Amino acid sequence: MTGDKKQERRKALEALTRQGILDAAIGLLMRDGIQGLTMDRVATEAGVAKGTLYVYFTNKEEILDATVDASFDPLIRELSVLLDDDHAPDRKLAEFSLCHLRFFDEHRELIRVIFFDRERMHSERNHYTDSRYRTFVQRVAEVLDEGVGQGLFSPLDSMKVAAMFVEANMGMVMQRIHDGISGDVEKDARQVTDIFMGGLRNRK
Amino acid sequence: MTGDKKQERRKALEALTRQGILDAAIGLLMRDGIQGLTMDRVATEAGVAKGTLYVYFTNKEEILDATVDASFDPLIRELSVLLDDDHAPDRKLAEFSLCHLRFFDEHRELIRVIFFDRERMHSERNHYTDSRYRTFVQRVAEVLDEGVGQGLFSPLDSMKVAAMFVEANMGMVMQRIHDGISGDVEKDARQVTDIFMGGLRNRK
Amino acid sequence: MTGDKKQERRKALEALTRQGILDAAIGLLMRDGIQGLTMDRVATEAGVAKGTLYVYFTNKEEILDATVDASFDPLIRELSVLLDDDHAPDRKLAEFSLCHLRFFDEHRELIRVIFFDRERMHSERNHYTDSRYRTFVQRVAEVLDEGVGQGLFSPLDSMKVAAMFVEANMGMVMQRIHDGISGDVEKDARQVTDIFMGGLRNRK
Amino acid sequence: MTGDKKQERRKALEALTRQGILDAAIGLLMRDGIQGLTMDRVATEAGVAKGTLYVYFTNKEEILDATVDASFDPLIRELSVLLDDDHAPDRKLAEFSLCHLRFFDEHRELIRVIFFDRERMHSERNHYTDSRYRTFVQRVAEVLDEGVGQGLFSPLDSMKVAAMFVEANMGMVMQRIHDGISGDVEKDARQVTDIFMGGLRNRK
DNA sequence: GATGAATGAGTTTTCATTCAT
DNA sequence: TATGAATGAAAACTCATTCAT
Repeated sequence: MTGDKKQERRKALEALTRQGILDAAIGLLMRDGIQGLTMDRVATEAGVAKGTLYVYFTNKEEILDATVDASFDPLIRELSVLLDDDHAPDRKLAEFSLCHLRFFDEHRELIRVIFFDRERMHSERNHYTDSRYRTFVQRVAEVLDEGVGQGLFSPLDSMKVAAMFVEANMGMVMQRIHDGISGDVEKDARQVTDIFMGGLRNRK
Repeated sequence: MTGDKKQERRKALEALTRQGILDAAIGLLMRDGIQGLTMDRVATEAGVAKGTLYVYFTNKEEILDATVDASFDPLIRELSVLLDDDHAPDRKLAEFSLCHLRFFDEHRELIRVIFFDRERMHSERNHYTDSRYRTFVQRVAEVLDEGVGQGLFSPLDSMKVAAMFVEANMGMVMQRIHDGISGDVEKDARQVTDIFMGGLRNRK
Repeated sequence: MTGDKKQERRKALEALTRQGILDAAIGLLMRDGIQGLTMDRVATEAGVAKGTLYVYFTNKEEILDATVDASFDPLIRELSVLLDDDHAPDRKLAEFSLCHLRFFDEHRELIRVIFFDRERMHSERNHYTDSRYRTFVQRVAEVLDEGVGQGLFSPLDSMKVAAMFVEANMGMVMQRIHDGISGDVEKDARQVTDIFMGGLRNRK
Repeated sequence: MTGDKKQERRKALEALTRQGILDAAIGLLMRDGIQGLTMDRVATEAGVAKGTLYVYFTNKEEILDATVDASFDPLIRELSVLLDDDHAPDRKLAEFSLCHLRFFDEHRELIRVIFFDRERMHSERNHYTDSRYRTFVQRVAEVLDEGVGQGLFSPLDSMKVAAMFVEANMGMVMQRIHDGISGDVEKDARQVTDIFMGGLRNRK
């Protein structure tokens, strides 16, 4: 079983290097923005040679993708779990808001990444970040449709309202960051949800 | 008085060159994004020498600032007029939405400029683009406060809701762009406003 | 005698690996040219680790040498046999042409290898490919001398004429390749030989 | 007329820089071969900054093309004049040989460039060097056809024989270089021509 | 003020080779 | 012997900026 162990250890070491590169890239992206993320600096920061970067990633693009991916993975997961739950639609949206706000309270540097990514998103190539964002809007839209089906919300163009909702949350995030994240998260999250709930409610 | 006239003409010519450079930069930014905006291309597009750019602007940064500024000037003006009017708060917000959506229907390329600018906004320097954005949120907040004062809306944290509103409009813009700007603008603008009006309405 | 057997088997295996590496290199050189021949690809193609290449060869140079060598081995052998035969000199030359043309009809990619190799040939080091080429010219020269001795050809500087003859064949090869190898091989070979025979013939 | 003079001088200076770069590249190509021709070295050798190279040439490819072009320009011109003359076909071919041999006697380093270029020639792209070579074969072919028309030569596939003739000359060049350019040029040129003349002569 | 040739630091990428396991 | 992760020197190319005219 020595072969197995060896391979295991090797795999682990590999993963470590890869993660180290990614961590360096994340740190750099957060600290200095997209302009500050050069291969040279990533290598230095990660403590490896420049060439090593190309052993683990095909090119800068791939590092960037992986970096953005890794940065948002926790949020993505949390939101996914949350939307998959079988709570009522309005509660899901409320939790969505809270989750969102909390995440950016703790990772306010990521705001920059998001907007940088959006800039790329609308360029010629179809980054999967785009698709991830769309997937999100899509899932929120499903929750909205569910709400409509249950007679909770009045009929609506779910995709458009979903996009609005997601963006409105971002607006709140930005406002909080601007204010120095002073306010109560729960309150602010409720603010977002209340408006949407109030605006969407079926008042037949 | 020939000196005066000469100077006048010179001033006019200078202004013209400056505007030409800016126009070139705007065109480039819209067409090719931030990556496509090089001093070389701006000069070529503007029909001046590279060195001339440095006669009118200290560096690239300054050109970029002025470019973003000039790009959104029409929207800014229109929204300013609109918010300064003495219509009812809810009508103002409705018009704000419509104006927003219409502007980006016709200048969808500017979306890219916005996000690029936001990326910069949160970098070390405090770009006045940022302040312009804040001014906007501020004015929307005032309209909201006005609405609260008139008993139209329930009490709210006006700055935060204003940020949400502005962003929600951007969300709708993005969704429209994604859909190929197929839908009815008026309807989509109403969608945004309805939700916020519904959500904000005072239901004492 | 187990030790002997073991060693034997090891030798055989080693030779196999070595040949596998060479085959991979040949394939790569033919398919992608000299630029496409990287140690990485050779290793991948050969199904061994990069490090293994350095077990069998000291460096890339050595692999290249061996590769070129192996590529032309079949032609070399055939031509050798042919020139060693005891046919008349003119017939030998005729067969030489035919053999040449036929080989490149079937291995037209090797033309590239030849020219790549010639470029190297005149570099500081004396590649033995060079010496092989020279050997060839040398043997053709012997055939010519034989012809002169038999009163078949007029006196001539055999080495120089031999070089011309070899190159003239290459010229025909290139022309054929350029034309898409359309024409009759036998006829083209005859063309070459006829001119040389006509030009060399003793017309006392 | 100051503007004119200024522009004139500027143009002259530009041409000078360009030529300086080309000269550096030619020197490098001859001395160190294709592998030794790096942008860095060309810049150093030419006494300009690396960036300057890209002011005058789009990329390395272009420098290489221009370099090869410039290297062979004298030979090309001479051969063109010669083939355009109204001498008899056989004399033209004789002069062609002599011209060829003499050129490479004085520029033996260029042999390397030729073979390097052929390696490129047969790569995917159609370099104009290729077309230049073909043009040459074409013109020799015309001379051959002329000879056939005058009853001087027996009927022949002129393109193929032309290619052979051109290459045979190269063979002689290489043999001379190998021998240290010891022999009499005129004699060697005659050797080439004699064989072809003898081989092509119409013996009806 | 206007020009545009020249710069050179900085960027991404490649790849032969080494060496610990 | 065989491996393959890591290296780092070297390559091509970019572009904001300067400065002599």
